[in-house]
Amino acid sequence: MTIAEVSKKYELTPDTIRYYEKEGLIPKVPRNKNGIRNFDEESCAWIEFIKCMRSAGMEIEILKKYVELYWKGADTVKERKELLEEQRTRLLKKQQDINATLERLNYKIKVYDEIQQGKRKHFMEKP
Amino acid sequence: MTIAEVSKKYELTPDTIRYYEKEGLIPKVPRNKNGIRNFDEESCAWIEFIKCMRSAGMEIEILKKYVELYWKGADTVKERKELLEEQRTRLLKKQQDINATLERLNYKIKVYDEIQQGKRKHFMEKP
DNA sequence: TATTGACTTAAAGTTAACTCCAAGTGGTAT
DNA sequence: ATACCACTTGGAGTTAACTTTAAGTCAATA
Repeated sequence: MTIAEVSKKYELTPDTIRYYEKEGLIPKVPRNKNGIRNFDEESCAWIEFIKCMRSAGMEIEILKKYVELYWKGADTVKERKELLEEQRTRLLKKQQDINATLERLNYKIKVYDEIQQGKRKHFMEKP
Repeated sequence: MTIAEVSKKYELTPDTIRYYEKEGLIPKVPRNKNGIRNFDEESCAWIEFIKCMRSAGMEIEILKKYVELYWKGADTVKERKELLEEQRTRLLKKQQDINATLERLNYKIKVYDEIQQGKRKHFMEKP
């Protein structure tokens, strides 16, 4: 698979994919004789994994650390598990923040609805 | 309330609070005769609101837009409601991304647990 | 009176995560 | 053969959201 194909498949720009490789988030992608990347299953699996983690806002540095530990092998299982648990904690916190904000947005939208329908006075609205 | 007190209350640095004011996320804070900020209820309410929205990752520019509309008054109710609805949609998407990532993290952590307990071979693990 | 400490400002600096650019290579279509 | 196109690189540029810095004001304390 060429970088253009992978780019389309995962909706990441070629630049972003090359950046991920340069940063070590993806193992070195195989090349043809002209030095052009030829993505295999493993490369794609990593891209998909990184994309998922990034979509939740996990930091590049953390992912780099995880990938580094992964390549060190069996000795790092404990450390990797701890890293993932820490990230899970972070995401659970983030989820709560978003939930709280969503509730607030829902309330405000409801209030605006009532104002629009004349059920409520505009000047009674607060930040 | 001084900026130091507000800073402690909302766990935002004084610099961040001044930055928010400069950017127009908070209405102009009242000052004493020496030009020192004296935060009133309204200022605090705005800070609290902005903090909540920011904690969910809502952008400064969007919040600036919302605040601007707010000060324009009743004419902008429809536009404000639409803005908030758009942000709600964004947050719902983000929530889904985080949920998907959390599920994946849970699975991986479980796998690492099983490896640690010798129930699973390390080399069978994938990205 | 001198200094301490909390406040003020405008403007420059930082960080993360891309994103773009310029210059170059090689395979293919006209 | 020549032009085109997708790819390559290192490195510079961008953006958001702060964060730091330098220089200054004022009230209270030693």
